[in-house]
Amino acid sequence: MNKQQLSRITSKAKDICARSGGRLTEKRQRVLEILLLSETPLSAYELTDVYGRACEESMPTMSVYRILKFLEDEHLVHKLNSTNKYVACAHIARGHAHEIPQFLICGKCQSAKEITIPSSIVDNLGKLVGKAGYTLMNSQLELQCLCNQCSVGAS
Amino acid sequence: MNKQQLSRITSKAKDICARSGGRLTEKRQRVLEILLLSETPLSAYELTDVYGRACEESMPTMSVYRILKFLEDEHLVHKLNSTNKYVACAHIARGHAHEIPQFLICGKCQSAKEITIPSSIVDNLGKLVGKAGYTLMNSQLELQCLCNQCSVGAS
DNA sequence: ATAAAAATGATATGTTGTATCATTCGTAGT
DNA sequence: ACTACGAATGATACAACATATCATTTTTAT
Repeated sequence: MNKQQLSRITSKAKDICARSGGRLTEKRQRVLEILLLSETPLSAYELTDVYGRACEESMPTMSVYRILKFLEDEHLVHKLNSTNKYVACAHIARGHAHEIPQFLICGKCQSAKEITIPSSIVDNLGKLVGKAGYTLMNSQLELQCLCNQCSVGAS
Repeated sequence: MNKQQLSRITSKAKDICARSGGRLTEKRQRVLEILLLSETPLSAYELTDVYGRACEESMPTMSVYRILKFLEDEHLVHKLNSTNKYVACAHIARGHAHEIPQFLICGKCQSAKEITIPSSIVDNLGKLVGKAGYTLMNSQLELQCLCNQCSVGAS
C-alpha cells in the first residue's frame, strides 16, 4: 500500500468517525495505519511494541485496547477471536457497508484475508442453525487455511 | 444425562483411547465426566475449581491443561476458540467419526450445541476459499447464536 | 525387582484483557 | 481569551488464560 492509498483510507476513516460523532485522533489514526500497513494481524501487545518503535513515544497497552475498541465500534478494525489479533477492515475505502466479515487465516504465514461470503451460504447456515433450535446472531467466520504462497512453498 | 449413559460414554471413551495407545486414567476420566455433565462449556480454570469441589482433592491447573490436550488429541473434547472454553464431544457414544465439529454458542446462557454441517455447505465454503487464493484446512465453525429458550424468555 | 516411559505435581512466567482513578486535551459557551 | 465540561489518554493494579520446565509418582515391560 502506498502513501496515497493510505491517506485516502484514513481520510475516509475520518469521515466515518465524524458521521457517528467520534473523532479519529492522531493516536487512533496511527494505530489504524499500523494495522493497515501490517502484513499480518497484530495482538494488542504487538501493536504497542510497533507503535513505540514507529512513533518515538510509547503508549500504554491499556490505551491500545481502548483505541482498538473505538476502531472496532466504528467498524474500522476487526478482531479475530481465534487468534486474539486485530486487523484493519478491508473495506474502508469503498462504500464500507460493514457487512459481517469473514476471514481466511493462513496457518503458516499468519496472513488474514477478509472476504464476504455470499448471502446464499449465510442463509443456508442460518436455516441449519434454526433447525437446531438456535438463532444466528453474528456470522463472522474465521477459517483456518493455507494461502497459495505457503501451499506452493510447502516442504 | 443419567449414570448409565455416562458410564456407556466413558466406556466407549476408554476404547477410543486404547485403540490409539493412550490411557483414560482416572483423572482424565473425571475431567471428561465433568465436561459431559456440564450445562455449559468450561474454562480450564473453571474445570480446576469444579474438579476440586467434586473430587475432594485439587489438581494443578497445569494438569488440567495437559489432560484437556490429551482429550482433545483423542477427539473426546473440543476447544471453543471464541470463548476459550472446552466441551465434551457430542459424538463419543455413537460411531464418533470425529468429523470437524461446528458449534452454536448461545450468547445469553452460554450453552453450546455441537452440530455437523452438511458437506454441501462445507464444499461451497471450500470453493469460495479456493477462489480467494486459500485452501481450507479446518472448518470448525463457532457461530454466535441465541438458543430458543433464551429467545423466548428475552426481555 | 528394576529400568524406562508415561502421567502428574509444583513453580514460575508469559500472554491477553479489564477495572479504576488520575491527568491531559478539545470544544462550546460566555 | 477564559472557563467549564466531556472526551481521550496515562498510570497502575490485577484478573483470566496458557505454556515452559523440572521434580516426583505411577505404570508398564523386561
